[in-house]
Amino acid sequence: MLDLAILGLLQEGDLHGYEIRRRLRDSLGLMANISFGSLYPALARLESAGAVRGIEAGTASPLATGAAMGSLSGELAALRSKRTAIARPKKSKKVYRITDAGRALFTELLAAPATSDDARGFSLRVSFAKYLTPELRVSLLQRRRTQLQDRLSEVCTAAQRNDLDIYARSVVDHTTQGVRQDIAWLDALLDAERERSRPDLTHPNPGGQTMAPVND
Amino acid sequence: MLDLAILGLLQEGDLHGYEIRRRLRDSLGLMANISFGSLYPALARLESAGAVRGIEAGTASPLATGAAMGSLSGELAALRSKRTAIARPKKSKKVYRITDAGRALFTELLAAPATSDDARGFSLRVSFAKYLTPELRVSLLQRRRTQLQDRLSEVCTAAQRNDLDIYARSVVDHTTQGVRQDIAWLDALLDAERERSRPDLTHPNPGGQTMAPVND
DNA sequence: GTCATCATGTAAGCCGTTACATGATTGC
DNA sequence: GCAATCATGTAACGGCTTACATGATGAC
Repeated sequence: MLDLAILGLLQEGDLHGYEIRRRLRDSLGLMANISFGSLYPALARLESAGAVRGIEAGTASPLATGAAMGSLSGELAALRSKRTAIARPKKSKKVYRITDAGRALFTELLAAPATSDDARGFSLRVSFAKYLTPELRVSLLQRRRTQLQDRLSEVCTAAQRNDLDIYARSVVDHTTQGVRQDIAWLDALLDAERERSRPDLTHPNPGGQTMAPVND
Repeated sequence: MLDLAILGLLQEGDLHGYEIRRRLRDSLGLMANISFGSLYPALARLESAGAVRGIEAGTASPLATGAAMGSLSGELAALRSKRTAIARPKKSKKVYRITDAGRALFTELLAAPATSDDARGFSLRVSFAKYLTPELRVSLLQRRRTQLQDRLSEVCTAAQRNDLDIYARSVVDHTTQGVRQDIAWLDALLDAERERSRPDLTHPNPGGQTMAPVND
């Protein structure tokens, strides 16, 4: 799941570890403050699996040979301009770039069936849903909907008990409400997908994103 | 956290492992389907720590010597009536009862500060909040409220970005909404606590939260 | 020069999972 | 007798955490 998040962020530009952590927190909003003890091993794993390549900032690197440098992200370019031609410091930023294999892995992870009651994993997948085909998006949403429906049955069973004290009652009711709202959210997303899949009506939508398929 | 749940259920009567799992699922509503691979080791751990004592159903046991048998739960009694005087079968139900040490541990775990963003742990604690003093209850709720307020700041930061695609946007918005509702829930619980702590006014409040002082 | 912050990493451990192995009870 | 369910356990592993160790950079 962390791998998925990392690869997703790397799809939009090269980043170093510390920055990935920051984005996980306040760009994605999910996974508040992942720990370095998870992050760096994950990056190392992904690198040795060939899904990403790390380049030591400020050195001639396997990634940035000759003219290829031009394609580096603005952030890295800025970094380069600040410390021109310092040769290989012992320890420095290590900027990661996703590879073709990484993109393939990303797609695979993104469409993979979520195991169990994984709310965070699901939200993460939706966050990156623009990279899915409409069909896979719908099936992702529907799979989750089924899970939540099951969960709702469970909590409703619990909610029907009449021997709960006020606190347990309050928890059960609040949980039920939360699950219901999650389902409503999914239904809204599914509706939007359906809307988007039949863009052939004459001016059905004067207000905005008329038939915008997946605008950024 | 599992320990807390087990001890909490055991406070209301003796249970065997399988049954504990069932109750976790559809009595508490939280922790849907905890696995046996967690549950039994946890029970063993608690037993060797002296927090619970397990009695082999259908045998003369350290718990049920002589007249003490009468205090066993209805379930166990029913079991006994079905299989009178079968001596020590190899493998049978093992019913657990909480000890004084266990009750102490329970209270300790229940009031302990929750580490990080632990929604499930918090809900579990609220479920057992009737075992807390009013003061500890309030401090539990307020600690959580502070956490959620911080979380809200984070997701609001993310929500202010305008470069999110419709899916990421939807996730962030839904997350924000969820956190807000959790906070509202806590406020309702805190109001109820305050209400309960001054039961000496003559009908002061026909409508509801009249002068609720802790609103945002 | 030193302090805060940025940045990378390792080690130990916790808390849970799946998969597997086994035995007891009940209904047909 | 056999299958389904109830019931207890073990082994291996996964993913994330905290605590620790280290180094680079920039501000003052």
